[in-house]
Amino acid sequence: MRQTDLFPKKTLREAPKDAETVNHQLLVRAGYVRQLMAGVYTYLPLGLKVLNKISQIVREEMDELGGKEVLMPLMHPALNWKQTGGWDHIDVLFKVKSRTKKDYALAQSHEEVVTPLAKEFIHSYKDLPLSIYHIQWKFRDELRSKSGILRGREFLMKDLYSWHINQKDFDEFYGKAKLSYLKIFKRLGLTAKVTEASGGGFSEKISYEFEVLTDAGEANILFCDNCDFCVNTDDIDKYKAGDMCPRCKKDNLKPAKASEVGNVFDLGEKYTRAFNFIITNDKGAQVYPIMGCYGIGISRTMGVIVEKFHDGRGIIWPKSVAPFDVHLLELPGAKNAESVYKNLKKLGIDVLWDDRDLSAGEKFADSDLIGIPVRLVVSAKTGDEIEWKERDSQKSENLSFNEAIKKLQK
RNA sequence: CGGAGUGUAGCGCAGCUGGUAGCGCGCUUCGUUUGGGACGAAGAGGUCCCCGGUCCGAAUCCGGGCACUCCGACCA
Repeated sequence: MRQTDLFPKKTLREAPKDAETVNHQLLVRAGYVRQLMAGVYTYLPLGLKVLNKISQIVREEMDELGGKEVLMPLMHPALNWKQTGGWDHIDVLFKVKSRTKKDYALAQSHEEVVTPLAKEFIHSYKDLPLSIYHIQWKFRDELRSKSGILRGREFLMKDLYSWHINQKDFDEFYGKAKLSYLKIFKRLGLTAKVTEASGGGFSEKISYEFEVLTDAGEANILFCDNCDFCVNTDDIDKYKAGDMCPRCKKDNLKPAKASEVGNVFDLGEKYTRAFNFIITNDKGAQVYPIMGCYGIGISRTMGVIVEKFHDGRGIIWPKSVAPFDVHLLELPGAKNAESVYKNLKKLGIDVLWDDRDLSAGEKFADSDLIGIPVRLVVSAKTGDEIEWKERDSQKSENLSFNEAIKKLQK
């Protein structure tokens, strides 16, 4: 699209002083988000594009896993939350009262909605296994939200839920879900560590968190460089830094700060019991299905990516989640800007064309700030050629249009 | 919720021993520029977070709120 059609058209040279973390500063300056209040953000067109790109990658992998996509409500009747005890025990649950004095909860998670939903359709072991997911906002009444979009009171999350006839079938799916998660984070350009953690209020069993190393994160982990062992020390305190890795016994555990971008829980029969969700097994007996839940923080992941990939000039998006494939800068004297733009579009390349009447310096600065992976410059200097430069590289080269296309399609 | 800090133009800030507000960037107009956030000239833009008090007079002093940021607690 033309940058003169982008909202907003301009970036900020300085970040608002309340923005202290890198993701907050860069996302606001470059025009991806605006803060409405502590922990609550508006996603502007660029930010929404990134959110949608991340969502789409997650969606593809969830579909691959066999998940059925739905969209569940944000506002829930209090009854569902009273049925599981969450109404009284979950401190972060936002509660609202209608003018007729009825109680409602804002979606803090969706077990209370999805379990009765699944119960309506699953009556026999023949209906299992089943997994349902959606990508939807969550509300949590945190005492203190912080760190830009890393910890909001309102945030976008993918949550998948699965039901199984027995523990063996669950365990099999659980393993596949973990692999799917690793694939997702890899596609997003991140390295996530599968981390042992407590089940929280969900479960007595151990759960697994997917942690990305970053000082902006809140989790304290210990990990092994030799194998993939990793543990959340906020939850589990039987290890300490320097201990020999309990898995490979070849290296010492190292401490690090990390951000939890995903998690998977074995919920057992907790929710199926709470909703009296009983089915018939192959012996004709009445049993509770085994349930699991699997979350990925979409908006938090966007923040983590910015924390991991930036430099002094701005964001450096991985190709898979960048708001555009190419940033075409038109400098004074360029004759081929419009034809390059149109031809790129014709080939299905998503290009942001900086057609604004600004100095070269401002365009370069904005381009670095916004962080699109490939920058193409056309100017009086380049003539019929195009200057190619990648955001994460210092080098640039002049190419013909066809050479540039070839390079893009790689 | 405990501790610390900050609220003045769109953004960043100065003014705070009381006398009705200023700087940089941005914005508008004109001109000159044009490969790393250009230059000159002329302009526009303000409930000084809110409420109350003291005073002839409050951005400034006093009291009470609210909001945001950071540390902590919390984050089924």
